[in-house]
Order: sequence, then C-alpha cells, then structure tokens
Amino acid sequence: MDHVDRIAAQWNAERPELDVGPMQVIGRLKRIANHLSRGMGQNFDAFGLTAASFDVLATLRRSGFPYALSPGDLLKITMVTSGTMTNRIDQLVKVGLVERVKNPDDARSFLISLTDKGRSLIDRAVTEHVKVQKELVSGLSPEEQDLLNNLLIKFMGSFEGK
Amino acid sequence: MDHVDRIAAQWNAERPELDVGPMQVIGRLKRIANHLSRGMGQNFDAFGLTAASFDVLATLRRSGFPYALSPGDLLKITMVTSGTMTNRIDQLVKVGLVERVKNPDDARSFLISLTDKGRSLIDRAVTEHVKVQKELVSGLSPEEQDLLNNLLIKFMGSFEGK
DNA sequence: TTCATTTATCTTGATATCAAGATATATTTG
DNA sequence: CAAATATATCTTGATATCAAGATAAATGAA
Repeated sequence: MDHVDRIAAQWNAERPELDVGPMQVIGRLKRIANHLSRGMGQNFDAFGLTAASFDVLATLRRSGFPYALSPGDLLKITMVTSGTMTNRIDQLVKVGLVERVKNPDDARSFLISLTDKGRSLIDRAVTEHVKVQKELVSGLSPEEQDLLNNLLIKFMGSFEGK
Repeated sequence: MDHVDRIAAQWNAERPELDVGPMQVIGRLKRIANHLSRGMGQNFDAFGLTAASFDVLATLRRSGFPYALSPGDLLKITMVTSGTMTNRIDQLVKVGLVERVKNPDDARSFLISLTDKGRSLIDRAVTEHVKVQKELVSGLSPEEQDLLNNLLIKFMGSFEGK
C-alpha cells in the first residue's frame, strides 16, 4: 500500500465508477520523476549548476567538437521556450561557462560555445551524474531496468512518432 | 532510434567510458512525464485550472466528506513547500473554489474546505481527467500497462520506503 | 506555572519559466 | 529591386516555485 495505492483507494470509495488504473501508472511515473530530479539535483548543486544549466552544457558537450550550437538548436533539443533559453544562456555567459559567438553564416543567429572552463566543468559533472543515475535506478535489478526501459521505449514512441 | 537513443549515441561517441544505461531509463521517464503533463494540462485548461490547482482540489475531493484538510496535510501529500501551498490556496480562495476555515482544535491551523462550486468543478474535471489519462496510456496494451505499473511500484518503493 | 522548544502556516526575496510581442536579418514573391 | 513574409533571438510582464525567515500557538520540561 504505497502513496498512489492510497489515492486510488480514496477514489474508489468516493467515485467508484472512475477507472483509476491509468492514474496509478501516471501517478507513479510522475512521483518517480520527482524523486529522480531531486537526486540528480544534489549533484548539480555540488557543481554550482542547476538541472537547466546542466542540460545546456551537457547538450553542447555531447554534440562534439567544437561544442557549439545555436540557441534555436538548443531550445529544440531541450523542450523549452526561446525566452527561457535566452535566460539560461545569459546565466551561463555571466559565469563564464559558455560564450555567444557571432554566426558568420547568419547575422540573426549566434553560436553558443562552451568555454574551456565550461567544458572542464561539464566533463567532471557528467562523470558524477552517471554515477548518481546508476544509484538512483539501483532499486531495480538489471533485468528489471531493461524491461522497464523497453516498456518506456514503446510508451515514448506513442508520443514522439516512432 | 528515438530522441533518447540519439543522446546516448552522442555520449558513446564523445565519452565512451560512461555507462549511459541508467540515463536512458531516466531520460525516457522524464520525457514521458513531460508529455503526460502536457496532455493532462489541456484538460485542466478547459476547466480553468492548472495542474497545481487541480491537484489541491482533487486531494480535497477524494479525502471524502467534509472535503477539508489542513495546509500541512495538503503539502505533505503534494510534495511542495509550505510557501507554495500558501500561494495555491490563496489563488483558489480568490476564485471561490475553496475557503479557509478556522480549525477549532488547533488555532495555529486552518482547514481548507471545498466550496460547493469547488466540489462541482472538481467532480466534472476528474471525470474528464481519467478519460484523458486512459487515452494517454493507450499506447501500451493493458498487459503492458500492468507490467509497467508493477515495475513502477517496485521502483517507487526504493524511494518511499515500502 | 513559566520558559524553551516544536509545530503550523504565512511572508519575503530571488529565480526560472512561459506567452506574447519586439527587433533585426534572411528569404521569397512580384 | 522593393515589399512582404519568414526566421532567429531577445525583451517584457506575469506567475509558480523554493529557501529561509517570521509569526503565532501548542507542547514539554523544570
């Protein structure tokens, strides 16, 4: 009888005609996502980062040399609005982890480029990040993790085309 | 090859020593949670609610007659801070969906109580909500939904005791 | 009882986000 | 070429959230 079971039991008592099966899956997913965010957030804090700034730096880092993408690319990848991305970039520029470089091919656009400091920081942060992630999923056996992953692949495909 | 696969492939190219297995499970979970929020959010909009206000009203409704809980109870259930809960309650009071009633047993505390208008609204919103939820998980078969739910029960248990 | 501690809620100040609109450049159409 | 349209980014104003601290009442200890 976990938190979500209690919610379902309450609805069964109050509104027994409601089908609360989907609610349990969704409720657990969101609650787990919450715990995962908190766990990973502690690591981000340790590097002076937030989930948002980590997200931008990691996107630039894994894009490979020369570690530079336009704000437009970044916001497509990270599912945020343009205003949010402007703000994220401003913060990262302010602390010297990225810089805005003029895009020679399009004067409307910039390239957001990792500084040496930014690259060094994100490389160290990611190393810890994957350790934290491994720990966060360790409540499931490797087989269960794999099974879960396969279900999530299919589930995600139902939203993102295939 | 979905969005998360591409991220993993980039890390494999750039930092092949990193174990990105957990990252894929976590990345998909968070991305799915995002899609679910958006889908449910459209329904909340249709009732003039947000995920936050729906959450509070639904918590009160399913607690059963007399549909009243303290702010402390509400924030324990909903995983937000006390300041956030104060603000949520203020908004709901302002639009007449709940009211603050003095708690006769503890003068430090209030009871947040659904108004008739609030109860009527949340009853209608929840009816649609479960339909939306059913649709959102329909990308998985009933058996897969059940399998997923069981994995999530175990996963969530690793964070919330058991 | 009286004082210290704990508990319950609210307040304050800072931040991240979004939606909508502004600005500047690029591209297309006639 | 000139005008209209599209694109890329930034700005503005509003909101939700959190962390930390303030306030007030309840509880516990001497």
